Amino acid sequence: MNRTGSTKERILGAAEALFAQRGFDGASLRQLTSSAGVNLAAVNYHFGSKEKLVEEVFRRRLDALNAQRQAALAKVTELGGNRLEDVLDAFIRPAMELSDDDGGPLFMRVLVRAFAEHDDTLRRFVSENYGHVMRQFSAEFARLLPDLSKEELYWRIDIMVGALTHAMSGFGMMKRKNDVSARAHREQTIQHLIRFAAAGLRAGS
Amino acid sequence: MNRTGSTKERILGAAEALFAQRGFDGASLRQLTSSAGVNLAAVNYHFGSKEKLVEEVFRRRLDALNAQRQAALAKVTELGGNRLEDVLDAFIRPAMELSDDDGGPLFMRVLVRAFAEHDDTLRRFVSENYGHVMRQFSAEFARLLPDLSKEELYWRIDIMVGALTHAMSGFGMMKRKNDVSARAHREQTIQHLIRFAAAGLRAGS
DNA sequence: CGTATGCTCAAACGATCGTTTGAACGATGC
DNA sequence: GCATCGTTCAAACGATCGTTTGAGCATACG
Repeated sequence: MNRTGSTKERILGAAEALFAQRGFDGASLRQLTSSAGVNLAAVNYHFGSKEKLVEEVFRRRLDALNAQRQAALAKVTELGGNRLEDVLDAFIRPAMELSDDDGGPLFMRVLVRAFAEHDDTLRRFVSENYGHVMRQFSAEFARLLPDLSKEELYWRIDIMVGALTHAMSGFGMMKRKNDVSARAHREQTIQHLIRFAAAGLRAGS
Repeated sequence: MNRTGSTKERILGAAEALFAQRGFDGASLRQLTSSAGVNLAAVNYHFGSKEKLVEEVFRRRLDALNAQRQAALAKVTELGGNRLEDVLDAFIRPAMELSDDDGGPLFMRVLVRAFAEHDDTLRRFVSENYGHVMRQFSAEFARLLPDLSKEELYWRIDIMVGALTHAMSGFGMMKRKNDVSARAHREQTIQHLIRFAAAGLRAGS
């Protein structure tokens, strides 16, 4: 039972953890409020409904993720960076580092579950609110891979995003060994992802 | 309301479609039996419980998938094939072609949802019953990529499986255009996946 | 004919879900 | 002191879930 922070913050924290663990439908408001140490009715009082709570969990993390991705990409391009690996780093690292702060180690898992569950509503939500960031990265990839046709580039980006999503959500088989710190393991994952994705994007050129 | 085949077969067919669309918890037995055109109690009569039905849906498809993967791999290695692309084809094509037969276009989607939902039970089920096939492919990859350390190889296979899983489950953005047949689109997807994965596996060698 | 057997059916069971209600509490401003 | 407002609380509401029940039906066998 978490007893730190305001009622709203406790609910959001418990929701993120429980959604990642049990899914949106699998996590009941009774489990959620119990683990947050708040009354059952608090969710509907503060958020209106369970669905609004889900949206809020997403908005909070995705705003932060996209802001960091944009900042990282800006830093790369401003310095006239021409390395594909640097752009990939700007794309991957912020997502992996969501696993660091307060209680966010599970958000990428929530995201994957969400894409698997909500048939279209969430996809539209993500694409409408954060599509412009993806478009910025796509433009950068196009600049650094001028030999690829537009169609070919989109195929490869699509495949790359799939690889990253899967790895970042922790559904892969590569588990952290006990003699490797969480930070070191994350850095390893990032480097492996960048090398694999860079090679895949460059394939045959 | 489907009215062909036995009650058991109708339930299995409707279950696969509905599980892919709404998830395991999201699909109720009332929706399921209604869409199958059978009585509500038929599920518990023929399968014992909803969970047993889920297992049966998996067993049916995974048995077929792994048999086809093994056969395809055997055909490649018997001919003394040394092309990484051929091994990848043997791994990818059977999974993509699950989308072809009777009502299986959705099974890969079910699989992804399952990995996102069932925290560990299903992962263990898959790994225990079908891990040996994965190990055969891993051995073949190791043979064709002798410069990679064991650790490095496992990282890359893990990332590759993520890319394939994501693409094959149809969660990617690349949608089939209207002027492309389903068969041609699937072949395109296979070729793009093979090229990307081969390059990623070979990276830096 | 009588009676098992395999299957289907409508109806109900208890449990759990998201949500709503109305009373109680505590701080603030007059 | 008293009213106000934001918040928390226990309790209940109606809906839906997976499962069970027992009667009904057809076919096969003695």
